[in-house]
Amino acid sequence: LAGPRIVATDKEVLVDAEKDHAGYDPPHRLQQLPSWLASEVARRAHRLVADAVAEEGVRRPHFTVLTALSEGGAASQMALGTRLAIDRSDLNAILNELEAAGLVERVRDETDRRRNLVRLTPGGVVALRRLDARIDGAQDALLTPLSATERRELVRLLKRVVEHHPV
Amino acid sequence: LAGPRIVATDKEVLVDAEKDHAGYDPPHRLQQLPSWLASEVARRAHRLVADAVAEEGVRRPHFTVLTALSEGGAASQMALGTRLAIDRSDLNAILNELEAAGLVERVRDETDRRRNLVRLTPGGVVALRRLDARIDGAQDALLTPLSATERRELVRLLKRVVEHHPV
DNA sequence: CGAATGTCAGGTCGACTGACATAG
DNA sequence: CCTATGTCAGTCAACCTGACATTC
Repeated sequence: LAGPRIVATDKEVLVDAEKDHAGYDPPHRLQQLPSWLASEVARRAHRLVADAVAEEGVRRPHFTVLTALSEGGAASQMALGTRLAIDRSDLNAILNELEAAGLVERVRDETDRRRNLVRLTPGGVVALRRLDARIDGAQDALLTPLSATERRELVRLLKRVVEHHPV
Repeated sequence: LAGPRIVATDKEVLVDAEKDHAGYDPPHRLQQLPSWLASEVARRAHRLVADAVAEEGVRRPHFTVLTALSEGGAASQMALGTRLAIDRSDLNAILNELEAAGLVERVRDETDRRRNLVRLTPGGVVALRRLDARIDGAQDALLTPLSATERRELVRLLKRVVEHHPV
């Protein structure tokens, strides 16, 4: 009997005896679909980012909210939600957790007593600084295969797509 | 009293009386984060694609599986799962639905009776053709703001990132 | 009064984990 | 005996819907 035949592919050398469990190898059709590629990249990005922020005890949307507060200052929950396209309901849960962790505080807006003004605490500022470092590390890990120019180009193109689709 | 002051921004003209509910306006920090941009694009893509395939009565992963079967021929569930990086458990549920809809069929692999060989039915082939058209429409909607060259470049960059991160 | 805000309950979808029976 | 495969139950995060009390 002839031994298992070795066949060369573009990515690796594999055994062809039974072409089973050949590993991750998505259909070419999908590999050319922007929507599929975006989802796959987002999947990788999510894993990296989630792991990164988990080391500070929060999840991804918490980082998003902290960043918005840091950049835009105190805001009502409604304003925060529309700025970030996060649902009122989810945002409320996120703020509960951030408040319990002492990273933000809610104070009643006396000019409109329906509203809570949400703002960073000093602890929140410190936590965000640590988060920022970890987030930057995750970006690097995600974009390893791209040159600096390619990274800028990717960001430019993605930003255009995001800006074109309101909410 | 002076009337509400009009102030010009880079995207629109808005009233500054109360700078509340100014609409979707994510922090600049996030707008430069590749991971955040990828997630936002994936969010848009998911909405468009989910709506598109829903008109044929399926969800996104169903399309993925049908495509893999069409391109790679019949395969065991395990092989399908690893090729697409879909969990065995989830894939099983997807196949149950596809089989109930008559788009795929499972036959016992007699050379290894632990395995099911999954293959497209004629109905599945037809359904996939209709899905393909809708999917292409969704890509167009997603990439409206980009030129043909930019679309190719975006696909190239995303593909590189995906290929670099195994599973 | 109607509209906006925050809050709560619940529901779906996708990603993932662990257990288990059957077959290799 | 140990592993691989398919199946089932259940968790979790993100996203979304609807209802409700308070305040404007």
